[in-house]
Parts: sequence; C-alpha cells; structure tokens
Amino acid sequence: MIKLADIAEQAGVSESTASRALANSPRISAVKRELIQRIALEAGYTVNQVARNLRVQSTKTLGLVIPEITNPFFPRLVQLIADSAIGAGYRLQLHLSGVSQESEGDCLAALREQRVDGVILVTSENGLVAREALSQMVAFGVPAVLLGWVSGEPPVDMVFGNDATGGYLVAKHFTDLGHRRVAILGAVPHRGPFDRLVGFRKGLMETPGVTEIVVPARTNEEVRLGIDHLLGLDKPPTAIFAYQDSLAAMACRCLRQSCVSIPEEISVVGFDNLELGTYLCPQLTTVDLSMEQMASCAVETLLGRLKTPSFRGGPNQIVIPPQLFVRESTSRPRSTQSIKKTPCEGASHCACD
Amino acid sequence: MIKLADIAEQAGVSESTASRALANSPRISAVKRELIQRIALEAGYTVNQVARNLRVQSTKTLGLVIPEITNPFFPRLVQLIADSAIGAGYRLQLHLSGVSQESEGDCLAALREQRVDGVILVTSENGLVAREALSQMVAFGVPAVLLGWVSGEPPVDMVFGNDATGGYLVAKHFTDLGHRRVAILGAVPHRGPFDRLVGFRKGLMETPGVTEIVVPARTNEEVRLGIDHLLGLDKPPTAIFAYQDSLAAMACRCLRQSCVSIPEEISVVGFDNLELGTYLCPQLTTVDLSMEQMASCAVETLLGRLKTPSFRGGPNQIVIPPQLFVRESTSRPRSTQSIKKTPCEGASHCACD
DNA sequence: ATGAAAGCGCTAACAG
DNA sequence: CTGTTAGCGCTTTCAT
Repeated sequence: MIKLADIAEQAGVSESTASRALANSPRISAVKRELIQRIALEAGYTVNQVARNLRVQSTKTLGLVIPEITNPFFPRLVQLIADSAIGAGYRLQLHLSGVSQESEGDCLAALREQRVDGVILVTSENGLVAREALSQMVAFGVPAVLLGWVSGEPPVDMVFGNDATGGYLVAKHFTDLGHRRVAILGAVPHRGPFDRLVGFRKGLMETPGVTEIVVPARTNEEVRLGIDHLLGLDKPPTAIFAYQDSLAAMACRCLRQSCVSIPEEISVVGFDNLELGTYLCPQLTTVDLSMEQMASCAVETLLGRLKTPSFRGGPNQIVIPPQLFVRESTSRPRSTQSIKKTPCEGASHCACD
Repeated sequence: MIKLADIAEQAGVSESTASRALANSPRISAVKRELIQRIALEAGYTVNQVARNLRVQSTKTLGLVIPEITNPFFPRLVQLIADSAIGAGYRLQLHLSGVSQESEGDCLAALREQRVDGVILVTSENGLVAREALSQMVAFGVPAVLLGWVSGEPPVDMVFGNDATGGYLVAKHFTDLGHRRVAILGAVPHRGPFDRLVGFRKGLMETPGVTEIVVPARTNEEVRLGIDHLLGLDKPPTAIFAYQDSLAAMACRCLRQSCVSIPEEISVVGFDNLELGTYLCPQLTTVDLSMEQMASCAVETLLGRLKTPSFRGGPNQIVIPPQLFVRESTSRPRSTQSIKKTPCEGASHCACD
C-alpha cells in the first residue's frame, strides 16, 4: 500500500511538504500543492488513518452501542445518529451489545481500545449493565452519553423519553374511551420515576373502578401465552397496552389468530411509533417519542462535551416529551357483549372475514 | 490515557516484557506475567489499538457497506454478518452508503483509509455504483466480496440470490392457482440473467394466455399510485408480485384502504421473507433467500481470501437458491366476479369488517 | 515556503 | 527469560 513517503519522493519534496500539500495547508506554493495532489491522486494514495490517528491523538470517531439491530426500533435511531455524526465530521463505530460474543462491557472496552472520541450508549431493557466499565471510561476522559434512563445517577449525560407521561397518555385514552379492564403487555423493567407503568397507573387512578393486569412478555412465545391467558380470563380486558410496537404487532397477530377483532373486541396500543404500526390491520395507536430529537440531542450533547468537557456542567438529564398517535386500533369497548372465546372455523387467517 | 510504558515502569520491567506479559506470551516467567497483568488491570490499562494496528499492519476489522439500515431487509443481514465476523475474531465497521453525506464510493474510500482488512459490499438496487473505487481497492490488496449481483464481471467474489428462480417460483404459483392477469410491483433494476423479472416471465410463458403488467414503484407514494392505477384498469390483475416484502406491505395497506380483500380479490406475494410479512393481515406469501447462507458465505469467502489471496482462484460466484413460502396472501382468483371499484363506506380501516 | 527531526504507542527482531 | 532497538506512517514543531 502506497504511503506518503512515496508521493514525496515522486514529487521530489520532503514528507512534510507532501503532508501539507494534501492537507491544503496555506503555507505552501500553489504550484507544488497542485503537483503533489495530482501525483497522489494518480497513484491512488489515501492517508493511512491509523497512522494519522496515532499522531494526532484523535480518531474523529464516535462509538455507538445498541442492544440489537434486529429490533425494529433501532434501525431508524442508528440512521439518525449516523446522519448527525457524519454531518458533524465524525465517523461512527457501531457495536451490538446483544451479539453472541459481545456484551455491553465488551463493547465499551473495545471502543476504548479503539480510542474513539466519544460514546453513545443506548441502554437495553435490563438497564445499564456495564456501569463499572462506563465509569472507568469517563474517568479516563472519554465522554459518553446514555440514551435511555438508568437508575443511580450515572456519571454521564443522559437523554431519554418521558415514558411515564407516555403511559399516562395511554391510560387517559383508555379511560376516556370507557375502558375499565385493561392489560399491560411487555417486559417490565423498572425505569424509576419515568417508567411507563408508573405513568400508566397514575392515569388509571384518576378514574375510579379501573382494574389492571400485567402480563410480562418479551418473545413471540410469551406473547402468545400471555394473550391466551388474557382471553381465558373470566372477564378479559377490553384494552391492551403493549410496551413496544413490536410487541403490539405480535399481540395483534395472536388476537387475529384467536379471531378476536381489534378494536371492536379489544383495543390495542403500542409504544415507539414505528413504521411497522402503520402496516398492521388495523393501524396501530401508539406513543411517539421523536427519535429525531433523541438522536440529535444525544449527538449534540456528546459533541458539546467533546470540545468542552465541562459543557453545561454536571451530568445533565434531557427528557423528551411523548405524544399519543391515535389510529385505528383503539375504540370504545363493546360493553354489552363479552368476547367470544372459541376459535372460528374455516379460513383462520383473518378474524374479519 | 495510561500507556504501556507506565505499566512497565510501575512493574519495574521493560516495555517489551510488559507487552509480552499482556499478550500472554509463553516466553515470560509466570510470576512476572501475573504481576504485570494485575498492575495493568488495577491501573485500568487498555491497549491502544490504533498504535497496535499501525505496528502490526492490520486492523482485524472488516468493512461492511449497506445502502440503508432503515429498509427492514438489512438489519438481520447486519446482525448475521456481525455474528460471523465477530465469531472469527474480526470487528465490523458499518457504513451506510445511502446516508446523506456518504455514497458508496465515499464508504469504500473511508474504509480504505481506515485500513480495514477486507470489505463486504452489499449492492443497492442501482447495482454497483462505485465500480472504480472497488477495483482500485482490490488492486491495492484489500479483498472484497459483493453481496448482490452486479453486471460486468466485477473483479471480486460475488454472492447473490438466484432471484430469477425466485421469480419463476412465484409465476408458477400464480399460474397453478389459475391466475391469468398478473402485475409486477417494484423498482425494476436489470439484474441480468438473475433478474426476478426474467424468471417470472419465463414462468408465465409456460402457461398460454397470461398477461402481465409492470408497475414501477419504490416509495409509499408510488405504490399508492401504482395500486390505484391497477384497480382502475378495465380488467385489473388478480395477482400482484411485489419485488420486496416492504413493497408488499405498502401494497397491502393500500389495497385494504381501497377495500380490496386479499387474497379473495387479489393475491399478493412478496420477496425476502421478512418477519414483517408475518405481521401482515393476511400473512404474506413470499420468497426466501436464506440470509444466514448469504451472510456466512460472504464472510467465509472474505476470510478465505484474507489468509490466502488466491483462495479458490479467480473471482467466484456463489448463488443462493430461493424457496417459496406459501402463506395466506395467495389463493385461486375469484374468476366469476370482478373486484368492486368503489370505496366502501364507514369504517375505512379494514376491508374485511 | 520548505526540510529535518521528533514522536504518537506499540510489537518484534535480535542480542544477551 | 528479559532488555535494547528499530520502525509502522503520519503530523508538527522548529529551524532555515
């Protein structure tokens, strides 16, 4: 692989001059600059960033760690963060903390070894796993920002959605519609004061006589079981709040297979406002948390700390307000009639034939 | 940031000894090794990979460039490739060739500057854009493999699905069911002998009297227009072959909004076998191309060339066979009855109420 | 405007 | 088993 010395030699100048020419330094004669640049181009020269990075002690690279990429929530987030980062002149190094061989701590370690300039860490449902690794990283001067709430005053800036308010909005939507028996479907992490459940319950409390049942579920299987359980109840819920759109999608599929029509028999709302929700039948009512805001806040905050470590003082918390998108999967309950519990015959694929 | 010299000093040994101890070299006394490792751990030392990479002239990193991450096709591919690469001891550097500021050529250039050991380039619908950049890269000794067919005998290994066979399978499925008027929906790149359209047409030809109409579409808007056009036809098609599951999802949403029921009035099949297809109502019939195979083939081929540049001789082509997954979105046409063209009243969200 | 020289942090001969 | 030395490719003072 061709290097700077080769170019310098060909041009009959020193390495320093060649370097300056390629960096468009003003302290060089225009004629030589052009000559050197032409030679470099023709020779197919490209800087060796690893040498350059070593020399300038910076990689112009941001680390991004997310739990997984197959969860439809993350791709758009990655895209947006990539846009912001690249727009600001930074490369992005993506790590999947859920990949078989890696974990959150490993990702952080790898990123530190690579000497990335900063890190955006998107927390998983399990909260912050690698608290120790994170603290150490910031202690060594690598700025980081957390995307997602974690407990215990982490030593870095944190941007997260106000899930509690999101839950509250859903609860009010349900009670306003007249629902009195509601279910929560999803993994139930405790996100402290910003937990969806906290807000949801607060919302329910404002209407007397509402009962609530929590069904933990993360996988397809668990959703299937959970839905079956709910439908088998003496008095099944008339509305389900799924903690994520992806869970809601699974739930809708299950309900359909059990010939329960949405929203007539059961209302469903999700969380995240993914495109997926608009493909469902009926289109999904959901809570939106402006990923654009999340992404740009995270990147801006990180870049701020990058140039000024003391930027805006001690660890900040930036909370993004949610918004309810009412679509087709919610309606008033059919109070007069209980839902049918026996599977329908024949074409099993659509409850609405 | 703490460096090797610091550790060496603290341990009272030379840098080389410290380096060897941390590399678990056998040529060192066990006691010193332990001592040094302990000191390094306590000090929170981590190797500086950028220095190390410069020295050993290798980054143990593979570049992966994909057109976009928001297209639901790619996340799983990325996940699988990441798994394979990491399993083989390589890091992955992801680049999005569709991101605002980057293009395929820029990605390749960036990857070359970073001195990645090899590159997997997933082609977009437009085919290989940065042919020049790719050639130059391999000329400089960076092995690459293309994921997706491109024309003109590219200078690198290529793994791709046999889309033609996929198209053929769909055509036969349609004609077997009795469809005689079929539509193709999607961007229409010409993928040479492996084009979906080629195989699809071949399949149609085997049954006399089948008419076909092609409707180009990539975006939501275009799908909407395309579907409207088809429905407005004197004799609308009874089956639609969407070039991707994501397009099929949009099409289904449009059809539903127009109160056309699937598959009774129109059959729909997709391509890619994404999870998305199972969330649709009805669940989508589609063509599968084993992404696992794609991913592992690509990585293995690349790793092969990495250790033996002459691995298996001149540029190889590895073609992955497709498989038809018949689900709920296809059936015999209702030949007796033409589809209703007027929108239904009332609840507009579901054609099947 | 240009060159000489130093050094970023690390590993790998080579020598002892 | 351990230390000395050189050098990966680049940028950047510091001289000239």
